[in-house]
This record gives sequence, structure tokens and C-alpha cells, in this order.
Amino acid sequence: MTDERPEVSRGPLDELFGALADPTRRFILQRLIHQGPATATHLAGECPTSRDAPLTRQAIVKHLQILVDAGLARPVRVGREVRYTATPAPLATVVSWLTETGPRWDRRMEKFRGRLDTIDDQGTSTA
Amino acid sequence: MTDERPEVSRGPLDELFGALADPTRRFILQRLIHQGPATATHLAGECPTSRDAPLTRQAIVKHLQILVDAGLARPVRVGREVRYTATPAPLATVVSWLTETGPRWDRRMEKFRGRLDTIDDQGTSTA
DNA sequence: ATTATATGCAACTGACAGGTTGCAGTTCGT
DNA sequence: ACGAACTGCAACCTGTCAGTTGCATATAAT
Repeated sequence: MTDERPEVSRGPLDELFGALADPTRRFILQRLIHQGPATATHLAGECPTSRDAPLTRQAIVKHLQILVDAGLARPVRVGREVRYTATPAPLATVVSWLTETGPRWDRRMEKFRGRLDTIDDQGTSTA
Repeated sequence: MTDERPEVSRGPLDELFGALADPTRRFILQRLIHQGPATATHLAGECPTSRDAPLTRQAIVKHLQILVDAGLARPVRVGREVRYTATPAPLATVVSWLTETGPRWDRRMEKFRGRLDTIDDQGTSTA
């Protein structure tokens, strides 16, 4: 009982929103979802940089780690390479927060909330 | 057209997701939405801190500025005080991105996308 | 065995975010 | 007019984030 205040969130929303706050991370996530799993080395050659030089593999690795920490991706070791798979399920948490945030939104989106729970760890089968 | 690469987003999504990535900011936003407009000074006394000391007014002001920059709040001067009002309309952009991101999500959420546009624009007009 | 490819780890840099303090300028109330 | 309350601005501190480089290590192919 040392703590009786509302206590600032500190939940997964910080990691989720934080992960999505970076354009490179959003690019990677969409890339993994739409084109399937890929390795950090491979992604390094694909990510747009807004500069002329491409991003380093290590930079990508760090971004991927943040996505993994947020629960949005999962590394799978295949021989000497590590293949990252998108696991977009936690996005439902974000949508959930958004729909609970607006006053009229609540009215408008209430009926969808139940369906969002049916989203699974699909993204792309690990195979 | 000197640029033929996909060019990393750089859009409002960075500011939107970035604004929502902080628990204090989420608290303020919800506070403004649910309890109505308030001044920075007033909010300073309400925000949970996870520490024993409350946040400074200046800290709140900075948070509010970030929300304003993201289009999620709007300052209204009333005499000597500045009352901040929530303008949650841009959240539709976030939901929109989320619904366009998943493959099956698209199927599942496609029918809602049109309705999201009906959320009223209370203050997105920075111009 | 040797070489090429891919990941893992650590140190380092530059920039920005969150937060504080102090002070100056405005507006309200009496 | 005078003091109280509120906002605005600027400097400053600290930690974290994005990104890089260099090197070590593990696996695959020949």
C-alpha cells in the first residue's frame, strides 16, 4: 500500500505505440505481414532510408528487437539464419484502446470490439 | 522526382503514434475527452506520476504541445488562462493504418472503414 | 579444411525526449 | 493601484534512442 495513486499505465501500450511510432518499424512490420518472413540482413537491403545510404543490418536488428518486445514479431532460427515473422495479434490491444478512448467512438465502434478478439497469432505461419 | 525509393513515411503517423506512446499523454487525452477541457496548471495536479511528486506545469505544457502538434488537442485562450480541448478526430488515421496493416484484418475491418470518416472534425484544421 | 555467409555482442556517437527551475509578462480581483 | 494567479520563454540536466563500426562466432558449401 505504499502506492495509492492511479499509477500511470506502464502497460504494453507504451511498447506497442512506441514500436509503431517509428516509420522504419512500421515499414518492417508491413513488409513482414505482406511479403512474409525475412532475415535482418535481407531487410537491411529493403528498408527505405530517406538518405542515400541503406540502413545497417544492426540498425534493423535493433528495430526488430523492439517489435519482438512489443509482441509484434517473432524470431525463428533456421540453420544459420534467423527469420523474423510478423505476429500482428497485439494490434488488437491498440485498436481496443483507441475505440475505448473516444466518447462517440464508443457508440460507433462498440459492436466491433468483440470481433477483434478473434484475431489470432496468424500473420504468417512459422512453418 | 529525384527520389524513386519508397521514401520512409514521414507523415502524421509518426506524430500520432509518438504522441500516444507516452502514458502521461494518453492520460491527458482521455482526461480531456471524458472530463472536458482543462488548463495545464489544473492538469498538473491530476496527472499520475508513478513517483510521489506531481508533474510540473511545464512538463504538462510540453505534453500538451505534442498533442496539439499531432492534432489531438487544441488550445483556447479564455482570459488569462488557456483551456485545452481534445480533438480526437485524427485517431481515425491511426485506426485506418491499423486496419490496412493486417491481411485478414482488411477483410474483417473493411466494412468499418467508411464509417470512421463520419467522425466529426473538431479541430484538425490547423490552417 | 577453407572460405563465404549470416548472426551476436559491445562500445561509441549524436540527437532528442522528458522533466526541472527560474524569471518575465498578463490578466483578474479587490 | 496592487497583489495574486496564470501563462510564456529559455536554460539546463539526464536518460534513452537511432544508428554506426569493429570484431567474434556459428553454419553452409565446395
